[in-house]
Amino acid sequence: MTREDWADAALAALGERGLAGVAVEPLARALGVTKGSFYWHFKDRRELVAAALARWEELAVDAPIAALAEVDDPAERLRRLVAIAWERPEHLRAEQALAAASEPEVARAVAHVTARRLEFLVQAYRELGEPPARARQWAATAMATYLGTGLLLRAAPEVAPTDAAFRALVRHFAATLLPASSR
Amino acid sequence: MTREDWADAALAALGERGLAGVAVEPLARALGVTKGSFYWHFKDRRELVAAALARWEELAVDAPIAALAEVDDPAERLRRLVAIAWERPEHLRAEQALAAASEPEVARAVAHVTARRLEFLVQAYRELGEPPARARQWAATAMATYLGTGLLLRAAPEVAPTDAAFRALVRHFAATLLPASSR
DNA sequence: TATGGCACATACGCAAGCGTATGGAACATA
DNA sequence: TATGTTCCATACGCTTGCGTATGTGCCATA
Repeated sequence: MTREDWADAALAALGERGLAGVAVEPLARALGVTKGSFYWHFKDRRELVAAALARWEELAVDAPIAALAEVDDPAERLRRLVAIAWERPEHLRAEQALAAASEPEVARAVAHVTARRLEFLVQAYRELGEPPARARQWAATAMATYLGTGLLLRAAPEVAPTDAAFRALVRHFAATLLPASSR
Repeated sequence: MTREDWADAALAALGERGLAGVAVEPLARALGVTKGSFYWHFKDRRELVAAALARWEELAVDAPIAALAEVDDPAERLRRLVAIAWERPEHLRAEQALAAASEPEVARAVAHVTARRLEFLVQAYRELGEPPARARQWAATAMATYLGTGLLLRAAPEVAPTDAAFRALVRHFAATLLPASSR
């Protein structure tokens, strides 16, 4: 039982039961240990949440940005980003639990992640020739669509009943998220 | 102190502190009364959440649909819907708290509301001449964008620093959410 | 001016989660 | 074989919120 085991379990619980579900004693039961283990690896619950947030930023921001760093064509970069972002729908679940959280520390982490993502998007849209203000609008639209998809799939799974339907929907996203001049 | 006062306070708390913030004793303190008042008007906390959800459906679904019932042109109906939906950003806050909730009863209510909204959207896109599958994709895109805007404004308020910028962003939404053939 | 009900307040027991304090098994080290 | 460290279990007190039971002021009605 390592510190990383706890952080991963916390991130999973976050996606399934929300931030309130990241509770020491229930997690301990699920992992088959007691609180004694937890308080050996962590100072308190805040530290666990912080570790889960750090893990999330790695998986959700650092990895994708690194994977797309060497794609020169901005339109192709955006298309691949769409593909990566919607690749595993289960990853979307932790997203909204975090984005909807009202705890100040979580909000700070979410704001940081969002700022990095928006920066990446604005850069791509600018390379497509969009002026700054419009590039920011396109970036905001893309972010909103992405974040909202997690909420939508939770509320209405029937909008993408099959894998094929989901992929078709993502293609539709990709089409609406590129300026007409760049398709 | 009426039942409606409690339901409104619950809905407000939902937007500010999430579903976990809809707690009887803190609400009572905020309202300047005690639990005695609450348990006079309600059986238990579940009933309060149900009342808040019902209030939400009225404000967020029944009212807009009624207001748009007599707009014959579907493109104009969608444009007005965008204007109404993003009219008061503070209303967006309760949205994602609800949509991200993991409680089954809340999920059911959210699913019901989402289904009604999607039905309304699909109908409009079909009237625009889109075939069924594409109409559903457009509807899903519009819903995702709407839901995601709440999350985005919370995570990155700087994407719409002024009222003018926010209105410009909403105009951008309206443009991307209409098929090119219907602009 | 008694009397019922209405709309609360007060006081209780209970469960769940947090954090701490301490005990103990297993293993390495000397 | 003693000793120390690691990793976890157990047991405790504390807080917060839920739901219930009961007390109480007030107002209408007769």
